[in-house]
Amino acid sequence: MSYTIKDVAQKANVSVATVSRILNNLPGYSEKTKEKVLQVIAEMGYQPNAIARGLINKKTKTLGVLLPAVSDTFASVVLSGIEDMAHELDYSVMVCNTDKDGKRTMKYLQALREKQVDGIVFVSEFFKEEYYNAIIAMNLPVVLVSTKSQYDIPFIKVDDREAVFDGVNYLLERGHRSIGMIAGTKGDPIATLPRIEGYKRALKEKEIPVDKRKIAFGDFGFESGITAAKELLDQNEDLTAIFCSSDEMAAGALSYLYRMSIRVPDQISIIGYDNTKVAEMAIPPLTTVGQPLYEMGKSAVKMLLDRETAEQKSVFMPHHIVERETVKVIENKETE
Amino acid sequence: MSYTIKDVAQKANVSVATVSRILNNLPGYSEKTKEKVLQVIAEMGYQPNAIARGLINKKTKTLGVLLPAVSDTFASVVLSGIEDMAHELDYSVMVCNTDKDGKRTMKYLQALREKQVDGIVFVSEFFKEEYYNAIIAMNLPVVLVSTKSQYDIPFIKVDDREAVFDGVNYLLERGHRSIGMIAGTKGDPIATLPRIEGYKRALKEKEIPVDKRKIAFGDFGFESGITAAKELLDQNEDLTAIFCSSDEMAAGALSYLYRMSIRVPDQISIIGYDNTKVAEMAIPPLTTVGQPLYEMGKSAVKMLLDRETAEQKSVFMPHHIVERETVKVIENKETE
DNA sequence: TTGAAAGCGCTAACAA
DNA sequence: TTGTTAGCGCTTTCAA
Repeated sequence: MSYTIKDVAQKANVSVATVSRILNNLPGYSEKTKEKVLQVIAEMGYQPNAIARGLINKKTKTLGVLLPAVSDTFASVVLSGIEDMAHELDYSVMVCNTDKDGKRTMKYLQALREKQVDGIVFVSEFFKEEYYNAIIAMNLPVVLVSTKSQYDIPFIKVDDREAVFDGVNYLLERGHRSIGMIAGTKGDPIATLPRIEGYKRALKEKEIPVDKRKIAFGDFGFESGITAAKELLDQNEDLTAIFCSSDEMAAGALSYLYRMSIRVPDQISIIGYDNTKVAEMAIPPLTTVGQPLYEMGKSAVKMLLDRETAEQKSVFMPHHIVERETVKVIENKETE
Repeated sequence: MSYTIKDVAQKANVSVATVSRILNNLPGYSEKTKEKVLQVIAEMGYQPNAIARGLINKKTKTLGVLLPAVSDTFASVVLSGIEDMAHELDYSVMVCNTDKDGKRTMKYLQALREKQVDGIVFVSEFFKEEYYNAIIAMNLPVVLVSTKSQYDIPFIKVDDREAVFDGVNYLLERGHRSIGMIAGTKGDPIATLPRIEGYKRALKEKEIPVDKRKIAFGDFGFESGITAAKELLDQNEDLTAIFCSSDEMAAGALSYLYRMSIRVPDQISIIGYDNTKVAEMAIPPLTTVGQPLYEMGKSAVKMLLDRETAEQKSVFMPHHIVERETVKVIENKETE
């Protein structure tokens, strides 16, 4: 058993109220008693019990974070930003691996509520109606990162449509005319549909017809990148570049091309999305559309904690193209 | 404001004690009142306050995890195992990014204590004396994962010496005689020294002299793998293989070799350590000494929570070589 | 400047 | 089978 505030009060010959005041920097004691109490505290190694505090304050100084998988390269960087900012502001974070499982997510939401977290950040997943209802019921601030919802919940994300538009345009500007796309999960209204729109719009602006066979779907993971790359290459003989909706899928594509002895970027150019560590480590180093993942995590926490004062609104974060070595410039534009 | 147990009791016309009993599956009420109360609870959407509970039980059903960085490929898989097992056992986990910073670690230790976590798992870092003292003072169960200490604290890890021995031996068996090593942080008594010993022992058993110039040091990260690979290649003309002390460093080596147009495994064989996702995604796919990272995380939680009953002892987890495509068999053993 | 005491939401001993 | 009540460790009136 640890010491309690009572023990400290006794030993210092003051009341618990006084100790509490000193602990919380409230006015109401002489410099002398303060010194005395502080000394006793140091001697005993007393640490206040945050649970007891939380019961009164109705604040636990802890946040809940829900994400599809902590070991996900993408989510873990966001988490890292969340964690850093939380630490800066003296908050702790509880991580919840939803595994993309609705039932598991609901269980976590309940646990977070029971444990009285002060806010929730929800990363990169589709935000279901039942989550919304649960969160409304708990009356807690929430912010969405890298996803959004039909409800009035603030989010922080990149403008996917614009980001992909820019990425495809980057390819276009370098002379590519036959560009494939490895998109995300089919039908995903957050991370797939808008990106496909961005892709289409970029082509249309250059008056290049959109060809369905040039779009393959994956699930953002490495393996699916391999499969999708194969599909694309089998169906299109003239492809000079592929836009991939995640760095991991790009890595998968790279892997497939390596196996097929197709040289990147000489024969095929590849561009990824996210700018995670896998882009850096890829061979060759992957050119990609970067999202400020770490910053997004940080901002989410700031926004969450600000919400108690000023009502915050959603924000779109800037994306930018990180040039590395997987995109080649095609010179002979005459063929067009 | 949410409802409290009192509200439920009032509305159901029973005492709070009865509601509490029902909530905790304790004996002492009729089936009829149970039904009634359960119905009222459902109607109100009442959720117990875990903070109030924790104050009495002295159990918060939450664990603290300290790790160097959540975005680390290695640590995040361990975290994932921890999280899954914790969830299975109805615990929550608080993550603490120590950033390898002693001061930050101490701050976290204090926060975890104040928040009354039921146990701590400490991942993959050097366990300093001050941490030990702090933890002793809090009187909390701790388990170390992928690290160990001079103190009597249970750990879960792979036997590094054996693992590296096996890895180097794997190379030896395939005819390699001039093998370089990219080791971890110089002087690290946990993850570097024993591994170098394993490397040396393997060579000695084959009566191959150990050459200092064949050992380079890194920091387990990608960039350092690049630098170390360059160093090794510059200093040794005859190298046919490199053992790397992490997959990330192996990826760095791969990257350097690619840039130098040295073919893997035709000209140089590479073997990594950890078997993280980067090994899978490498080009070519990386042969590596695998650690059961996810399982280690799971076991750590099990061990931590068992400690309240049976006193658990440290365990060495099995390692195994994952064969992929970066090691070539050298036929002409005559040259030896 | 200080202390006594109520109470946060809950559990558990004791009584009925 | 049920209720009353005393705390858990702390903050916060209110009174001195």
